[in-house]
Amino acid sequence: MNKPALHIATPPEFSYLRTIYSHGWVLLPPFSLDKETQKLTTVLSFGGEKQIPVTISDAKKSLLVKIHLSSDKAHRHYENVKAAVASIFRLDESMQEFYREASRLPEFRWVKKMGAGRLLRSQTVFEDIVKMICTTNCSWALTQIMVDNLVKKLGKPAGGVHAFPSPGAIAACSEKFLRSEIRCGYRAPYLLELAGNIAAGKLTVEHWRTVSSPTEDLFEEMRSVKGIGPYAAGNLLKLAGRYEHHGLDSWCRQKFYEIYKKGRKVGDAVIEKHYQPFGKWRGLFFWLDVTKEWHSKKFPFEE
DNA sequence: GCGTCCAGGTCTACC
DNA sequence: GGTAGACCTGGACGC
Repeated sequence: MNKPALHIATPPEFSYLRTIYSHGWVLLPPFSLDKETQKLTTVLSFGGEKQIPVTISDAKKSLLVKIHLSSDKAHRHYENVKAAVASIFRLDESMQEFYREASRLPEFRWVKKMGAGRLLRSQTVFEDIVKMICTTNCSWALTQIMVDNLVKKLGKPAGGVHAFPSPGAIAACSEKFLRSEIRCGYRAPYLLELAGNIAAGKLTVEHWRTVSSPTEDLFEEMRSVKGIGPYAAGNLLKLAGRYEHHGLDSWCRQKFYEIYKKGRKVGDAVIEKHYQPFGKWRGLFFWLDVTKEWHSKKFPFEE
């Protein structure tokens, strides 16, 4: 029997592949990518109670979302599923101004042509924060281990897969469990504090994607969460649609040295000065600059 | 197989 | 405000 499905219209210059391959999130559960068909499966979670697996694919000018529920149950969730998928793919975010800017610059004309620039994000800000903390001070392999463990051991099962754990599920763990079973090491108290404060209603983060306060204020608000430093806050800002910070890490720095300095190391201020002319889009131009080679590969995360 | 060293952001204590 | 050291893990490397 065919699964219930819905179509979600995509904006002009939207590229499904360039969005899912915009950075490493697609490799972290609950996302699961079929590299042959390029279909993306994830588990959407609503109110911590309802978990719905969905499979998303490119349908030209729209996304096709198959819902892994029976038809009579699925139709009750259409609006929630639409909103969640639109948020994950940034469908409501206009990139027109960015593309106009990119088209003015010969070295960035490829950006509009390829539909690059939309950065994939998680269903919730909470999930993005946890994943971002799990990328700090470790290899990508360890990030994958930590997030795999979080989802498999703490996420609610749904149709043979698991959702991302709720703040309450993480807050209910002991620090020892997070260290020994999730393998998140010294990050354990940061995750506990974050999840505990959100679960207790002492901290709200979901408004970060929509709040209109100045970027520097939001940056400081992000930095006030333990475990979020300049790198993590800079990249969380990008996932909130603000691109004034670079979110520098060792990989990005190395890429910049190779592209512009023949491999010679320079200070962060030099990198920031280089992108200063790009105004409020500087962090996005920087990211696209250092990941340019990804966009010519079928599957960019393999050497 | 075992031990040692290193890379990777953030926090805290100290100057 | 700037800096040094600690945090913890997986992987690379040497023996």
